[in-house]
Amino acid sequence: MGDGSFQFLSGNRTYPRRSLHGQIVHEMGRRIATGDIEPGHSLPSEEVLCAEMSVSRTALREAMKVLSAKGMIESRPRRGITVLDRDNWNALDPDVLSWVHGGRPDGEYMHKLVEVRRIVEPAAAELAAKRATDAELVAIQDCCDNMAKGVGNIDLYIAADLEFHAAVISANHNEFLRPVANAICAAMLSSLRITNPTAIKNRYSLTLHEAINSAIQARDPKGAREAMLAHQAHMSEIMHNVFGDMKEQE
Amino acid sequence: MGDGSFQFLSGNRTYPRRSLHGQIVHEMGRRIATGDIEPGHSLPSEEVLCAEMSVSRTALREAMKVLSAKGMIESRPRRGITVLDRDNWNALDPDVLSWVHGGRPDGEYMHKLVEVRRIVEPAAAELAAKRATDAELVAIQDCCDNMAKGVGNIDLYIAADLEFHAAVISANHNEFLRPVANAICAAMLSSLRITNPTAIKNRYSLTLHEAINSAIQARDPKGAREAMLAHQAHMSEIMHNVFGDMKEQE
DNA sequence: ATCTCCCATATTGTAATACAATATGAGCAG
DNA sequence: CTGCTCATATTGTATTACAATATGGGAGAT
Repeated sequence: MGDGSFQFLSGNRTYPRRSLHGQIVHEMGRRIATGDIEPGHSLPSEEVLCAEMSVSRTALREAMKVLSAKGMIESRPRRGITVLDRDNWNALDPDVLSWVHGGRPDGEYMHKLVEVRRIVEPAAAELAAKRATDAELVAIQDCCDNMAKGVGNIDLYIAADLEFHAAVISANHNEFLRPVANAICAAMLSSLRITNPTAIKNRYSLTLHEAINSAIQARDPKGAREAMLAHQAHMSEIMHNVFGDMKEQE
Repeated sequence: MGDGSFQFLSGNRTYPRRSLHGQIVHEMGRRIATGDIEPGHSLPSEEVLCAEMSVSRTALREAMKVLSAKGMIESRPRRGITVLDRDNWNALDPDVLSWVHGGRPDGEYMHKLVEVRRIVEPAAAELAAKRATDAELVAIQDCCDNMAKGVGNIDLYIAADLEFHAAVISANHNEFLRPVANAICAAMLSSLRITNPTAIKNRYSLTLHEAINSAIQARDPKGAREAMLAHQAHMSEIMHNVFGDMKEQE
């Protein structure tokens, strides 16, 4: 432990790019997610796609099976490959998440993300204070320490930040919550690069994380919840400054 | 609308079984999920698997790609196919969910499910009261009506119940929340067949749903939250009676 | 003219084979 | 004992052939 090995981020596994069909998966996934092909519409036939990309049907089909497994397409004989409605997409899949929100997080996107975090994370902090094992307490502490160490190194700081939040939710021992945490982290990754340069300056962010950590270490559920709420309030403020009005639809 | 067409359940799409590789997907997925092969352990080589199942490598490999896309296995040259740690599994994927919790929901499982619902649904009800479009209000109302109609028909009742909860979360217009709702519904399906025969008798369940609906229709966020909390308290009570002590780790 | 049914056909699904790429672990050199 | 090389087993890709399936048009009946 404490080696910065990113143990909790392991859940954010994305489909490997090393193989040819893996590259096709990411390329086509991105195209579909960006709206290049509208839901309900059909893709070219396998034969045409193979020709366009200069790959064999084997590689192409294996790639399509991956996208199909994520609920983005459906392939039927004679009908061809059709893009499914976004409701069917496995939206918390790390790959889908990265394709849909690849690059440019806008205000609306950030607002929705914050909304989910506000719902889930206070409860998660509370549960973590109740249930974390000794090993998990150590892991959470380590993340906090790494954040402190990483004040000068933005990448290290972000990684530790992500791990901290993932570790807290992971300590809930609830398999239904974990994927949500993974998704939050994956989505945070793109946003932190924008907001953290601001957060890292005043060091207040670090203090807030340490407050959460302290409460959890002391097994103080209410305190953990309160500290998490304070942290989120601070995050919201920063985001408000960075992204401007996020159209709170109250 | 109001035709009981299950529009909100569409997100619970599972991988089609009609093809040969589709059948392999579900067979192997089930085997892995039930712990037939331990995480970290290797599957037999493709050649052996093909022989065992009497299928071509083509079909087998396409099936493996699907499981790989869901984060359950990883396949590397020379190393073979290894089962990944459960942390990597896409736990909110409808297929994974059905394989992991196929059939026998135990007390611990139900407890975790209730826990997530307690965290997410009150907030969801509140947001739905704020943001639901007119069409969504109608849809929620329809679900409620269908439940009332289905008092004598357990299947219709369950379907309407599921749709109601899905519709409420769907009305939040938050893409990060929707998959959670889908998962909750998929998981609820197995549990409702056990608990609903109890719930349907006293009709109190129906009254509680109608209270949530009324608050949302009246665009009363606080009321919606309170009504949802009351509903969940009732559900917890029923489950407690059905499953016995669920080891609340307070 | 309209409808029904059947069939030709285009497209995906499965099979079989061959070879390329890759990581493993044994064997050898130091 | 250590580090390197290389044969080898296993997955990855390509190619070809054929089977299964749904579409849409055309023949035939009403």
